[in-house]
Amino acid sequence: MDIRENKKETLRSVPLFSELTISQLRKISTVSSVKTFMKGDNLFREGDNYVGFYVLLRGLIKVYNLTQTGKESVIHIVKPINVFADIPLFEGKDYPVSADAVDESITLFIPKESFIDLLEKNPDLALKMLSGFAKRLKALVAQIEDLTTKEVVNRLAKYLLIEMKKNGTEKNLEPVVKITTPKSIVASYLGTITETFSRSLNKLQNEQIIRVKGKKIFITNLIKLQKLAAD
Amino acid sequence: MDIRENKKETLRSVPLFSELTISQLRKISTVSSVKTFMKGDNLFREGDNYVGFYVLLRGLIKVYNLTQTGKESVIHIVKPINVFADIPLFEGKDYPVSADAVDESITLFIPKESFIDLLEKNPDLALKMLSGFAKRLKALVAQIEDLTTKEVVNRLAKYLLIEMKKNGTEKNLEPVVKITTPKSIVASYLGTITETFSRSLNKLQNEQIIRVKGKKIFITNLIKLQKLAAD
DNA sequence: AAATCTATCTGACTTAAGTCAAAGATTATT
DNA sequence: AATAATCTTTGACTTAAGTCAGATAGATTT
Repeated sequence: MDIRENKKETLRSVPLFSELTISQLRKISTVSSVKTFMKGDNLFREGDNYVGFYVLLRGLIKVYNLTQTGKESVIHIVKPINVFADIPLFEGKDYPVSADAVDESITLFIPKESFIDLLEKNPDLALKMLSGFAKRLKALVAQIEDLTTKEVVNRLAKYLLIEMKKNGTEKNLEPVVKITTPKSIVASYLGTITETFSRSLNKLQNEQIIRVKGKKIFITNLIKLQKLAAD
Repeated sequence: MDIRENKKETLRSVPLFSELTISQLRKISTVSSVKTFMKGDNLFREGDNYVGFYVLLRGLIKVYNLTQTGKESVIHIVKPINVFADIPLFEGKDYPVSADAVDESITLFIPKESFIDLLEKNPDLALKMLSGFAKRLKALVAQIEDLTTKEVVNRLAKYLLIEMKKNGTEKNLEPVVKITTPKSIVASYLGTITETFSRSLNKLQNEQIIRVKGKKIFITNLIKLQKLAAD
């Protein structure tokens, strides 16, 4: 199925929009546009004037910001079918972060004004967004707790468990996590650098908790990994 | 003025509720109740069944959670006239964190069900909440960036600047920040421990950037402090 | 005021994790 | 396939910040 020819169905599959009426979907469908990006392309930069948000349909996007010294800190790794850059709809007039395509990506761009219009007329949609924001707030609070109380191996353990659950290999004899970005991106997402990330993988491997084969990480001792993740 | 006798006026002064109609305020007013807490009292604990959220009217509340090992990590220091514990309205059925009164505190408690009712009928209120959530999301993202890229002195510098702005001594010859909680709470909020916090204050003092008099911190070199905060 | 409790500070030590530099691996390009 | 470019790992070193223990200082209670 070509995304461009089936926008309404695609929109319906985005959790945020799943409960809209046909006419509401049509409205979004008419104002939104498909934008595709090549690997490495920039979608927007911190400080750019805010014009709207995106739904990632295919590919992979990193959302990050740069420190004074040019160091990059990855905030999310966006996977299909998630929404991103929606926060400035309500707060601020510029993008507060930057976003690049890590792989070739297909997005749906939804302009600010038309979406706000829709939102004002649909309390349901607003409630849906509220619960989406609430989820993210909770996740960020948890991330802050992790950053301040856990060490890199523990955060790595937790990350592996989450990714394992997402890909459904949880019940395999040997669950796998496949890293689909450069390892440096995952490292930054975990709040560390590639060297430390690499050493942490080694450590877990030496303790026979995981088995690393390039970008595939096999979980050989789930129990121990869970213990590490719990602290 | 006694808060108990003037609930509607008080509600009106809460940013979240500032644009509600009289009848909406009356509704909240009838379902909400004033709850007071002594210093050290617990409001709710992580895992408690979620029943509603609070508006802090007077006093000081710390929102925190405990790690496996019993270490406490402060997430917010809530000051009047802020709302807290509103996230689980939309996500989860339990309180995800704990809250204690740091000082004697007066709160308004708003039960979940009646508020959700109100929200469903008032897109305006939902939008207001959305922008509140958006603000907090932005702040949390910034906090994560700080935690991963900055050192404690830099985070401390930033904290001092923010507090200075809040209390309006910005334009004084020597701006002041008064710490109103035990220093351990500020330390935890900055993602560190008391010892490191103390040493960081010392460091800034030795560099003649601040002057510490017990719980009062005088800013003697604003320019340098700003430079530190910026990285 | 003395006694007790709590908060804060200081010193000595340890350690997780960062920096810098260089060597191996992958992946992409000619 | 060979070259170039990028990504990943490893080693040696440094350092920010944590731990533990003890000393001061402030509050609070008797």
